[in-house]
Amino acid sequence: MSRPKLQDVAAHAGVSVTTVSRVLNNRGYLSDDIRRRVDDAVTALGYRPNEIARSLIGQRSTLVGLIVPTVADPFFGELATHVEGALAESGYKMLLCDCHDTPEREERYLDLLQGNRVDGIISSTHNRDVAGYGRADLPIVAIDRRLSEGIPTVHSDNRTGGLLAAEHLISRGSRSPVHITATDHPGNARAAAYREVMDRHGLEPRVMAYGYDTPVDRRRAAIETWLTLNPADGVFASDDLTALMALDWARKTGRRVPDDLRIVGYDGAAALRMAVPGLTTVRQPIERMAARAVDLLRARMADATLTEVEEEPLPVELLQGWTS
Amino acid sequence: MSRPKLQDVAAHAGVSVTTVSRVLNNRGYLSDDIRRRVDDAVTALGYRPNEIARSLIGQRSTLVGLIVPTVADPFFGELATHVEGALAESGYKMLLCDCHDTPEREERYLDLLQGNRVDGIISSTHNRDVAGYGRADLPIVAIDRRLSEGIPTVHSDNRTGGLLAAEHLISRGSRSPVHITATDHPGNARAAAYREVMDRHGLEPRVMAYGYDTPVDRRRAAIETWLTLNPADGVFASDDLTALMALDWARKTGRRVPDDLRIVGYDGAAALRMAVPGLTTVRQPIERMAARAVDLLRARMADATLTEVEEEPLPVELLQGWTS
DNA sequence: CTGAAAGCGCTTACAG
DNA sequence: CTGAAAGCGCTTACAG
Repeated sequence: MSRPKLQDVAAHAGVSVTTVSRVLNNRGYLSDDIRRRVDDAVTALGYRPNEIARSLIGQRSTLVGLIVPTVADPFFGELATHVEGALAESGYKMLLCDCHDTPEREERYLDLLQGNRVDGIISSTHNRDVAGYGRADLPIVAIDRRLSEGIPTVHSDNRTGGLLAAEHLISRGSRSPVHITATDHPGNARAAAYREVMDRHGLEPRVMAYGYDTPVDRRRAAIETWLTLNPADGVFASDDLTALMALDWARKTGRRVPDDLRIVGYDGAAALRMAVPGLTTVRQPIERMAARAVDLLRARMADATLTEVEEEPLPVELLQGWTS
Repeated sequence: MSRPKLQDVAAHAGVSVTTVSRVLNNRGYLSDDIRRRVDDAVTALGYRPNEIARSLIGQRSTLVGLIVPTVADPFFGELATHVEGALAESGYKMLLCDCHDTPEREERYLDLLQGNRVDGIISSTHNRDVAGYGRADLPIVAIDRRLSEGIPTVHSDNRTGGLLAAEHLISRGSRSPVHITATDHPGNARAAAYREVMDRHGLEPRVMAYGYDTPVDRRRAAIETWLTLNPADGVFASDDLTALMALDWARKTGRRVPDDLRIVGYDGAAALRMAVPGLTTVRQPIERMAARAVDLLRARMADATLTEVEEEPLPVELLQGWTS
């Protein structure tokens, strides 16, 4: 026999489907006898309610979509873990939409999620100008990115992170630290903070932007070329992987770290901290960001009229290792 | 107006719901005129079919559950990315079940997935003895782990990986390499291969097992203590993160790598290769493993009677860096 | 305290 | 070529 349904349980227990449904959902008054008979039938048949049917009736799927560039990146992997954990605690399941670092998929996923009637979406990608978000009429929360009017963004304190990193490099004796980042657009608070600190110290800011869509090996090559052609005694990278590229370049070219080159990364994902505990980095509170995003989303799923969008940034922290 | 449904489209186009459904699914003969009217109504209303209702009818959800220890681990993050990608290509969505490294959740997820009527499950966890898998009557594929009778397992060539690593260490001059692994049970093909090589060379095998459930900092402490008390001139770690712990210990205690201590890891996840390209490691074909798992699952979803379980192991590869 | 009936949003034989 | 009706597996007013 294939999967038993409510009807089978009802037949087995000798009651109506209504009654079985009531026992299952613990709704209304049921005699102990009935309750027991239904429970017995459920275990005898190995019955499990069809959540799809329930979703259709309840007009909610208890499903949330998470859109990320790729969970192969330790930062987003850690973010996904914590988003999933917070959702599970609240009784939600998570559909993982991994864009594989290609922007085109994002729009498609946005559509797919709505077709699947997810109750909400959490999105954290690099891509700008994905239209869909503005048109979607379901609760959405962004992490570290402005998606559209009216969509709240959870983020950590990028300005303070940038200030901490730049000041730290200078305090460790760097006089010509470079900032390496993906894109140097106006909204980049870390780059702005770096420039602010450099100005304050009367130093010349230099920002090297490699571009988000650059393949990893091309990024490495670009960074190595830049460092070779442009003397620098410090690197403030906007993510840990990039910082580690600089570290590897230093080893290959015989630079001493931190004496010749001080290196500071960004993010502080646990896996990378475990791999290279010596890297100085600015740690983002990834778990708190995930929890905050889920909280915000839950609030909006419960009350669609919520509109405040401004979020207090979450605190970051500089962790010093031997690279600086 | 809330989400439009088929009825609304039908009314807008002046046809029956049957006809709209036909146009949407491109089924049967439709006049061009009707087709156009329906298409117009769909765009005018911004209609998107409710996939939940479709699932209920079709008796398939096009949903697959992926169970992993945690995607915060770069190996499983990369695995999850590729599983998701392969599933998406075949029109499946993926529910991510992240066990957060705690075994109890696995059984619960197994239940939850069945309640949600996923079409299949791919599981890759460390836990042994999770009952549910044997009882579940839906297609399941395991990655790198025997789950239960009749469930096929995709794995890479652990024996060859172990042989490669051990032989490599010895060829690089190591005479007392230790194997560090999570658990040293009989089915551990990498440990067995290590012992085989050591025997062949007349060397004394030593296996240090730290236990899966050991918290990361305790693992690090245990490894450092072991290395400090037991002289070794080589380390073959069963995963890259553990290998990097040995590398960090060497740096802290002034050992030269590879002269005093040769280090070989295992897995070769891209993120970690990017972070520490110099680490010698045995690379598992993560993407191929994911693709194979999805292929196997699709075959079983299409034909539930499939039973062959033996899978040819996928090839591994030794990547040499400066740590050996 | 329990059941018959309607309905969630679709698809699919079956008629016409 | 198009439509009325039944049904996917549940829940929930509404009766009794």
